[in-house]
Amino acid sequence: MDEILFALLKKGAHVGYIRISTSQIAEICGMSQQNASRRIIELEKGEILKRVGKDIKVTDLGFGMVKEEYLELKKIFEIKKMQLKGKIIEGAGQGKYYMSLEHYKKNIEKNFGFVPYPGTLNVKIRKEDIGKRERILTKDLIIIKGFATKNRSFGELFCYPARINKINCVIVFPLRTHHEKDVIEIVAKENLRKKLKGKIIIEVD
Amino acid sequence: MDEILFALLKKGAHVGYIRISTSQIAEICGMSQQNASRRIIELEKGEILKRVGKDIKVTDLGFGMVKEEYLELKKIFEIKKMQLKGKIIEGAGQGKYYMSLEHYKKNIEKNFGFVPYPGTLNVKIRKEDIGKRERILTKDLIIIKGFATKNRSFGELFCYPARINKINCVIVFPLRTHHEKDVIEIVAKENLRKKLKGKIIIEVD
DNA sequence: ATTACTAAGATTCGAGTAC
DNA sequence: TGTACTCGAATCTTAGTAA
Repeated sequence: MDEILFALLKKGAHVGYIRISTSQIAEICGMSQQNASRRIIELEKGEILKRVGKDIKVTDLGFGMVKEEYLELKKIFEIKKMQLKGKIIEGAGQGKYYMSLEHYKKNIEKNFGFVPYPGTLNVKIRKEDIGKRERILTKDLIIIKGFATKNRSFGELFCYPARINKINCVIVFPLRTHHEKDVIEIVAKENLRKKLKGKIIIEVD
Repeated sequence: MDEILFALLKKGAHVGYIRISTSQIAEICGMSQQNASRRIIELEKGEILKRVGKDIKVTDLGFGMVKEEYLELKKIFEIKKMQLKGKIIEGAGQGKYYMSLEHYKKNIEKNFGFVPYPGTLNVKIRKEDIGKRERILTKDLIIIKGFATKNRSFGELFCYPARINKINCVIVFPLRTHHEKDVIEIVAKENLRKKLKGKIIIEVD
């Protein structure tokens, strides 16, 4: 997709005019100001964008075009229910820290209806299911926003409702921290580590 | 997004190898066979695609790249019900002026079933919800067209039905005037400023 | 500060064609 | 049938600069 259009949509230029200079757009898209200017003129000619003074917006036509592409992508990514198998491993303890923070506890409760047990269960996914882990990210999700204290900031949490050995749970992907590609972090109401043993089956709709 | 990659994903080349010729790809993408061939070689070099004999698939890297773009688009198109927290601040008085104009009063009533109190409530959104403010703009909305007198013209109003501390209200985004990025303007039947105190919770579906 | 023109350089493309 | 090379043309991008 056109990178300028994409950048403008991220800024919310599909609903109202936003004020942004060609240099700023160039910066975001990693191109020269001159090129950004030229391409915006092109997009304007094609009625993808509209400018009024220093303000710019994406037209309905432009929005519709991106939406079409989005719907195609959605078809590709919205795969049906899946199962991942694996086993419990020891975590680094960072999940426990996160789940002890009031912000995350509160938001998990608000969105999923339970106060999370202060700890996360780390499940190492078997080799053949590693690809599926990536695809979880394309499912319906709830994003818990990050927050900041004066000392540090905490990132977004991507949350996916799921079941682990038939128990309702939430798969959490902390956005900032980098995880092993074969490990999934689970949050639930109860202490899963005590309750679960041996083979683990995670189901995502 | 790369159109060849897109075409291959549509064919399911992320699930397993598919058999497709460069001419077929060229046909789908509206380009020459030679160009399709060259670009596939490039994608292969970048480990976006992998070929074995006449079969081709999209690698995890390639799939991941598209997935990232998809997730960005998903944020733009499909953010569900949300809550924004903040507190009441003093407005510039311009909202009051707008809401005293017959045109806007009439159209608010027509679309939302109440005559607005002649004034708007300005809510300063807490830091971590500022991103959500942008995303309100992607929700279903009613646009009240602008109008002009011989002296001046009045811009469009983007209106989003919402609730403020459980009271039905309308979030209004005046298009022309530029607002602080952390302030939301609210219109309701009653004088909200008198009724509400302390912490404010705005809900948008 | 901006935006956007021109000219030149860089990249991408399609036609012809070999294998 | 296929794929993929060369090469000239078309397109896109950047630098310099005017307004």
